[in-house]
Amino acid sequence: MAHSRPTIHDVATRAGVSKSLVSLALSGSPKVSDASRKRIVDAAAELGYRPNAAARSLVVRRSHTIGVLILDLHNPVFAEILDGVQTEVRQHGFSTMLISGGVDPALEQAEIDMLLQFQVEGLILIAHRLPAEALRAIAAEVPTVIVTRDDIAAPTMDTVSNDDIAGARMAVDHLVGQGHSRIVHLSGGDNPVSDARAEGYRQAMTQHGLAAQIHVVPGGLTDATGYAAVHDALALKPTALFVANDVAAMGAIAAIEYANLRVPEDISVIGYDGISIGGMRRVNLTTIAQPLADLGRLAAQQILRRINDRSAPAQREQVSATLVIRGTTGPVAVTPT
Amino acid sequence: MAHSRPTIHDVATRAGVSKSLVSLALSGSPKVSDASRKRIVDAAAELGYRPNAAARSLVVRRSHTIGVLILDLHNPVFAEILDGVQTEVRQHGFSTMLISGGVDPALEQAEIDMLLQFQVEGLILIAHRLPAEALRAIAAEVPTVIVTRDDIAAPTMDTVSNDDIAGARMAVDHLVGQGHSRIVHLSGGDNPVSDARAEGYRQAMTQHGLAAQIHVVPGGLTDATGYAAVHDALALKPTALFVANDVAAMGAIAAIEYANLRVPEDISVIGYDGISIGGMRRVNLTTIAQPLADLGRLAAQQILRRINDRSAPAQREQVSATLVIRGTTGPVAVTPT
DNA sequence: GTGAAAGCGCTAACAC
DNA sequence: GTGTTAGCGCTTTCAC
Repeated sequence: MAHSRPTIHDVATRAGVSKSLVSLALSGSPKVSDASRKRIVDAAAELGYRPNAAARSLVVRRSHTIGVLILDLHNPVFAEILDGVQTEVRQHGFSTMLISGGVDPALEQAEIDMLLQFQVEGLILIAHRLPAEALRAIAAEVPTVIVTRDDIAAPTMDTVSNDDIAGARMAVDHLVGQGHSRIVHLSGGDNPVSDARAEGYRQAMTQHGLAAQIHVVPGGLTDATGYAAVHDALALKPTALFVANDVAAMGAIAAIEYANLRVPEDISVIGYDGISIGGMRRVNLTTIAQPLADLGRLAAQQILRRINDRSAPAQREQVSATLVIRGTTGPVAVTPT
Repeated sequence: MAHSRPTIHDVATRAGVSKSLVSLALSGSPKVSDASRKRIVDAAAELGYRPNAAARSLVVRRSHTIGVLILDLHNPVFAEILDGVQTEVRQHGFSTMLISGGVDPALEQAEIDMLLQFQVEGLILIAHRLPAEALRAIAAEVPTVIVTRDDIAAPTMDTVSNDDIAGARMAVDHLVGQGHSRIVHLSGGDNPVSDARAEGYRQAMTQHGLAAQIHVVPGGLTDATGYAAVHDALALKPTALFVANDVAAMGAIAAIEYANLRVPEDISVIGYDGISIGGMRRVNLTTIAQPLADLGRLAAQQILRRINDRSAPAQREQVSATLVIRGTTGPVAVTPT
């Protein structure tokens, strides 16, 4: 096998036709005789010809590819959203190019630059960490949809998210309904989604006349940060914890049990997201479940729409979460710990 | 903002120089006067110029991109391997393009085709499902390294994997050491990795004189399949279960507890992989841990090496797993269930 | 230092 | 139906 791949030119000479005919034949044009078509297809197969997408996209000015940024591949919530994206996008003949910023926000920008250089036709950002100006600059250049966040607006940028304030309120309502009043919130740190969930917590607490009980303990969105934050939370002697997301909630439960307290007998814990692993019996996490695949599907639909009409009005779609009661929450104990 | 992006030509006219000089300046060539360089850089910035990677890769015949196939984004084991890949690859100025076949093996081939059309310089396949011929065809075309599997060999294809037979034997040894003899294996289904783990189980059982106790219950590599397989396993009245991977083990534990049996008091369970979530107290899974990030790092090193020397001899690297004893295994009960 | 010209692999008019 | 031509955006000799 030669060092360089066969080109359309090689196929043409082998089939004894011109380059353009090969191009036509391979793209299934009806204006190619059956005889030629067969010779061309055969020649291509024998040579192991594979079209060069770079060359193609250069001339047609389309890549049929959309770029997807995922904040953290380790959090299953993103894989589940991505499922929805992929399914929808493929049905429309598009492929996805995935990147993940990892821990470093600067990398996030660099990776997006790479996607743009590769001429992706659209960008789906799942829980990014970009500043508003950077985001607007990107959205001005390429159709962009933001998933899970909706704090930044731009004329050509769509969003699909969950109403985090409402979701957080549902969590508190559930806990209060179980008789809890010493409800502490383990926050997800300094980001818009976590801010909204903390805000919902405050609103609901206030509404239930528990304003004096409001305690937000700073934490994060990973299992390790959830685990670590429990120490400060327990100092407040809560009977229930509302944790910013499921993964952190699992970490929190680990720490609670490590402190020889039982969930839910001593402390109830509710998470947020609805990751599938939370449904497994050993975890059995009560949570506010977002329709994850729907989130992805909607994002894909929005990007496809905007690719077809770049000047479409900005769309800000919201999906609603539902309370899923499982085994980590229960009625408050008669004698508090 | 015009509908089409600024090109190098636009930058050139704006800076009052030729295209070639722009190209030189932007690539940091020393043979450009400081005055010109500044004018060019400014013009590029004002225009929001972004190089077109398609055009560039067309002429330099390099994409500086390597493609990565991940079998299943939901299994955290792959995210952890990917971490290692990304870290290493970035240090060498390469980017990654991620794809995931999802449930359908045919999609896997299609996605790889896309990657190749985009002229990736190498392919890292993390737990693929491709037939041997397809794999050899791919490896003949582009530098390829296979992670976690090493059942297929080809002259220009490298592999990095864990010795699954040895790992499985360690699992059985541990269980036997705890006094177990009725050890059932929940297999991961019909794939080479699972086959190797089952084989290790058989070897170790035989070696411990427990050949008569060998029972392999067909399962899969997801939590749901692990859960489902438990029914058949329990019919065999085991005191211990060796499950093909951690995720399935978590599913299995869920099912065991659902059947009102305790882990590890009634049944010990050991998994395989060493995903980080398994270390969380509530899960606390005893397992055979692979050095996941190392696996990724080594794969990246191999692909980089082969990109620089396509005819390098095939390398088949093995990393070794370690037994991590946590809370889901324990001594066999005096009176069997 | 700088510009002109050629060409990477491909598609899309436009002739014939 | 088929071939010729031009050109997508870029890099890279090669003159000057």
